[in-house]
Formats: sequence, C-alpha cells, structure tokens
Amino acid sequence: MNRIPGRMPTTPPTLADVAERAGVSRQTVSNAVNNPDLLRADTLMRVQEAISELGYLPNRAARNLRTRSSHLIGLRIQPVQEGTANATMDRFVHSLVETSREAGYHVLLFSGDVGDPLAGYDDLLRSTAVDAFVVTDTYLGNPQATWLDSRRAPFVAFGRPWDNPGATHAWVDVDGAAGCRLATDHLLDKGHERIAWIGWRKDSFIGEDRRSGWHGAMHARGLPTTGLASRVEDTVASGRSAAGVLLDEARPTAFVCASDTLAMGVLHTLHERGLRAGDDVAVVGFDDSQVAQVVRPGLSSVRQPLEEVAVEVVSALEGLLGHPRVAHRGVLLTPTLEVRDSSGPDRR
Amino acid sequence: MNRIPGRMPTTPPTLADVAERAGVSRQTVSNAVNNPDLLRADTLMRVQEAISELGYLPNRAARNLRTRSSHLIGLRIQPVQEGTANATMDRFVHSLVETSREAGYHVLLFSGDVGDPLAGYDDLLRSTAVDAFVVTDTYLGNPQATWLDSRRAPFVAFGRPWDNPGATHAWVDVDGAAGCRLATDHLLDKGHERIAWIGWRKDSFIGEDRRSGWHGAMHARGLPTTGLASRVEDTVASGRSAAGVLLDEARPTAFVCASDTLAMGVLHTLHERGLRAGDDVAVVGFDDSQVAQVVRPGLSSVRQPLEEVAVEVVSALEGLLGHPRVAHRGVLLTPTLEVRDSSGPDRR
DNA sequence: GCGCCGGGATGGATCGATCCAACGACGTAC
DNA sequence: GTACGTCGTTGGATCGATCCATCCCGGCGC
Repeated sequence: MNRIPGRMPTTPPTLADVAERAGVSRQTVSNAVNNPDLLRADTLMRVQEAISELGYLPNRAARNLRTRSSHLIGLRIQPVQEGTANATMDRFVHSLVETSREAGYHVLLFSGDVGDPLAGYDDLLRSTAVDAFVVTDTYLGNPQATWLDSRRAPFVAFGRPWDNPGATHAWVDVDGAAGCRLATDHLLDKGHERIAWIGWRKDSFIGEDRRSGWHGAMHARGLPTTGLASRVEDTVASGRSAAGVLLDEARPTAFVCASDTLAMGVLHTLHERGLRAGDDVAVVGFDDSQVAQVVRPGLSSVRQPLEEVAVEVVSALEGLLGHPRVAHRGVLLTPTLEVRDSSGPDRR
Repeated sequence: MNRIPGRMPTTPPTLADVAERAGVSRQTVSNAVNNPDLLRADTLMRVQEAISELGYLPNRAARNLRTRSSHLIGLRIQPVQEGTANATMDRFVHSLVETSREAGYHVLLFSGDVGDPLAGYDDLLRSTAVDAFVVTDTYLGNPQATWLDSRRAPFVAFGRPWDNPGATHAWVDVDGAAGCRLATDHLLDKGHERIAWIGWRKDSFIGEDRRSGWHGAMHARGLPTTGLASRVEDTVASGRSAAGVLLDEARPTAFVCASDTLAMGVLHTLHERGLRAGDDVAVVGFDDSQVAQVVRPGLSSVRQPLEEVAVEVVSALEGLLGHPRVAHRGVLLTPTLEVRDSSGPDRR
C-alpha cells in the first residue's frame, strides 16, 4: 500500500522532511513511528499522512547507530554436503527467515571455516553488525556456546548443550530419541521383532541420542538388541555395507537409521540382494529429506518440526533482546513420522 | 589472531579510544584503517598496535550511516518445494555467501510472498538496509528487474531477462540449452536414436530453452523428434505419467528431462514396467540434486556451475557499487554433465 | 487573578566513523 | 632570514534517528 510509484528520489526522505511536511518537530515524527499512543489523534493522523505521502521509512543505519541494535540475526551456514541426503538447513533457514521477519528481524548469513567453529562470529560481534546469533552446528559439542557466553553475546542454539548439561543459555532442540522410538514402535506395531539400527559413530551425541530411542523401544517390549546395531560414518556407502553385514549376521526384518543418507544405503543393499524394500524388509530414515520424498519406494522418515523450532528460537531471541530480558530455558520438540511405502505392510 | 581472550568489555572500543591510546587524532586512525598509505610508517605502526591491543573494529552502524552503504546484499528466498528434487538454492546461497565475504559483503536474507514478486524489496530499499539485491526467482519473467531499475536500485539477476531481451541490467545465467545438448549428445554418442524429452509447460522460458538443446542436438544428427516430447508440470507424478505415455506411443530408448524431479518420475515408471534404468532405458536429469546423487541407480544429471555463477554475480555487484561504476553485460555459463549409471552402457 | 499541573511538542545533544578545510612542521629555494 | 610547497595531522561538521531536559498551553483549584 505504501509503495511509491515511479522513480525513487535520489535520496530517500528523512525524518526531518516528514516533520517539515507535517508541520511538526522531528521528535513528534519519531514518536508517531515508535510510540504512536503518545500523540494526540489528529496530530498522529497528520504525521502518518505525511509519512505515506513521502514514502518515508526510517534509515536503518541511523537507527542502528542510535539504538545500538541492528535487528539482524547472524546465522552461520556451512557448505552443502554433496552425496548425502542431508537437507535440514534449507528448510530451517527458510522457517527462520519467515519467523524472524514477523518479529522484526532479518537474517544475516555468514560462512565459516569448517575447521574453526568460531570463525566469523568474532568480527560480526565486534563490529556490532548483528544483535544475536543462531547457532546450529552443534553436532559435536558446542564450543561456540561457551565462547559466546564469555563475550556476553546473545545467542540461541539449535541443539542441546550435550557436552555441558549445566549450560544456562537458551536452546531449542528436537527429541531425536523420541523420533527413533516413534519409528521403532511403528515397525514393532507392524509385527517386526528383529529391527536393526544403523547410526553414527559413538562420538556423536546426537547419534547416541537417536540410538537410545531405538534401543529403548526394543527393550520396552522385551526384545533383544544384541548384534542388531551398527555405528558408521554418515555416507550412503557406509549405510550400504553396514546393512549387508547386518543382513548376513543378524537377519533383521527392518532397519531404523539415524539419517536418510544411511537409509538410502540400506535401500541399495536390499535391491542388490533382490529384496523388496517395504514388502521384504522395512526401512525408516531420519530427516524427511527430499530424497525420502521422491525415491521409490517412498522412504518413511522421521521429520523434524523445523517450523516450530524456528518459532521457539525467535521467541527465545525476543526474550534475550527484549526489555526486560526474559530467561528462556531449553525447549525440546517432538518430531513426527512420515509413513511411506518403505514401512511395508502389516505383518501380523 | 586479533581475537581478544576473555570477556567482551561492556561497550566495544571506538575510534576515539584507539586515537587516544595511540596518541593521534581520530582521522589518523580512520586513515590507518581505510587509507594506510597516507600515514607515515611509524605512525601507522603505532596506530595498528593500538588497534589490535584494543581489538578495535569499526562500528558498522556508524560507518553505514556516514558512507551511505551497508555492505549488505539482499537475497530473497522462497519456501523449499517439498516433494521435488529441486535444490539449486541451497548450493547457490552458500556459494554466494562465500564469494560475497571475500568481496567484503554479507548476505541478508528476506522472504517473499510467492504471489507478490516485489514484496520485501521495497522496504529494504527505502530503509537503506542493503546496497544491492541478487534476484533469483526469474523463472516466469522478471518484473523485479523493471521495478528495481525504475527505483535505481542496484541489482544483479541470476537468470536472463527472457521477457525483455532489451533490458540493460547485469545478469548471469546458465545455458540450459547447452546443458541439454550435452545430455542429448551424450546419449546419442552411446548409440541411442529415439531420445524423448520431458519438460515444463510452454509458459516457462527456461523450460523452452532447455528443450531447444535437446531438439537441436537431435536435428543436428538428422533424427526425428515428432511425438517424442512432452510438456508437463514439474512434479514426480507428472514425470511418471508422461514417461508412461511416451513409452507406449513412441518407444524411446532414452529420456532427457528438464529437472531431476521429472527424471525421478521416469525412474518410477521404468521400475513399474520391469525395465532397468540405464541398461534398458537411459535417463538424464537436470540440476544434479542430492536425489540424483544418492538414488539407485545414480541419476546422470546436468550440473549448473553455481560456484561460478556466484563469482560472476559478485563481480557484477562490485562493478555496480564500485567507483567508477563498471557496466557488466550478461554472462552465460556452461553447465557440465555428471554421468552416472542411469546413462546406461554403450549400445553400439 | 495567580499558581500549579500534565499531556504534548520542541530544540539541542548524542551515537561513531568519515569528510572537509585548515593548520603545523619540515625542507627547499631565493 | 623569509617565503613557499608538501606531507601528515588536526578539530569541527556531518550522516539521520533517538534521548533528554525544557517549554508551551489549556484546565483546574483557591
């Protein structure tokens, strides 16, 4: 509605221009924008008219300088992993951008060395370029948290402080164990009893958490797990060979995997052996990637509620940056299960 | 190296702090940062020491206000399309962030209504939040270009001005026709003669461009194309049914598709009919998505050189924003072909 | 009639880096 | 010894929005 037709003037109108046009002082215009209830109704109206006539919008730089805040949120992104099915970032980034916008923030992307988890944060912080960070790459501990804490930098982590349960910063995470329990129960309900696990190496906190979901679900029904688990790297090839070994040695009728990438490896092995995914051996992955959605047969997969994660993250940020500051404890969200053909039919 | 150990002071050091510590004036410090060659060697040294001792970095907001530039580049992102294999954005965004960083820019994400292609641009422009835009969503014409031009807003488009060949703005694009020619020639060289095309509806400029690559390659060898082409929506289901119809009516031995999503549809149909992708019928997709990389059999696919696109885009931006301004004509890059098992064996 | 009160509007100062015009020191030429 | 040019440096003004203390004016009580 406020869009101005025609050419942009050489220099955008300033608050002073609006003040002059409306016949009031600068402060009054500022109040009209930031504290409308301080003005008398008729004055407010007059100022607002001038604002929309000129197409005025506060200059960001000036406002940032004065208020010492940029309304920008820093998010570090890492290279796409080719050859895997990992795709949480894309979905999360979009949700975050959308939710941030509603809260009046924009997202500033920066890139980081894969080696140095702190690279990039420092400069943005010291140059007061962002108000806060969203830290996502916490798969192997979270040195960023400690460091950002020591710099008194506001931030919210997507991922629990695995390596430091006493940490007091705000975080949001998805309950991977619950997701894998969901997947495993789903298969158990279909009548499977020998359900194998293919997950990540032991140094991955997330991997062990997801594994515990499978493990817990099996034990809750008094079923054995010995020899049914494998821990490998997160690649299709690893999933493929792990599935081969498990099929030979443990004869599982179903697989639960820590990622869609690994699940794709399982599908490969099944096909090589002439086994039908779903009908002969059931498979469930994790992340509900595009791959899971378009592959044949459709890959059942645990889906993280990234939209909700973004909402919680932004709400935590608002608490951190608002006045007064509202402490935000950790939030744990529950994923859902997308059932597709790789789950197979009921076996009972 | 400049990273300060320990706690962040409550307020970061300013240029005046550095000046005082080094025993010089503010302007001298500013010169040390922006025009080092104006200072005498010993003065420069002294100032630089003070800078690193204090961990000084120019305040972004103040610099932005004074120089009337934010060193931010706006990029509008759209929701992930679930159920498709489309994944160019993710790779491109990362390349852009990385390349921008080297040029001293950061990337600001904003979201847009799918309906209104102009949403979001206006506010950022009027509030002087970004120096320029990178416009990507130009699949159906590019109203943004005309509009941004009229607002005198600097921008670079990833995508040709299809609907307005006379447009003078800077753009970078990937030669889709060349990519499809590459794919088709690849299959022709393997001995295929009846190669089918599955592409997008006629209103897509990009789709028609890619199609022309297939069409041209076929005609160059004197092969017929009649009845071998299908134009559908970009979904797996459409690709699947289009492949079915073509197999029944035209008996092709190979498919070239406008997207990996459509190619996945072809793979589905082949499997349903007991045909082996690669061995019986060859398939080539477009975009080299994660799906193409992890599916079985591996899907041959045309890969866009997004890293190069980012480099060209940033170089164009530097031209637009630099002094003096350097005009940047359109740049057309050539994609490559990733050959995988779905190409099948040599038939000769 | 005088003084007090309070919502509302006002001009000046401020945030921190950069631009500008002027100034000081030093060396050279006459 | 004085005039002049150059290089490096200096304080003040500036960008635009917001904070602060002040001021204005109508209404009310005594």
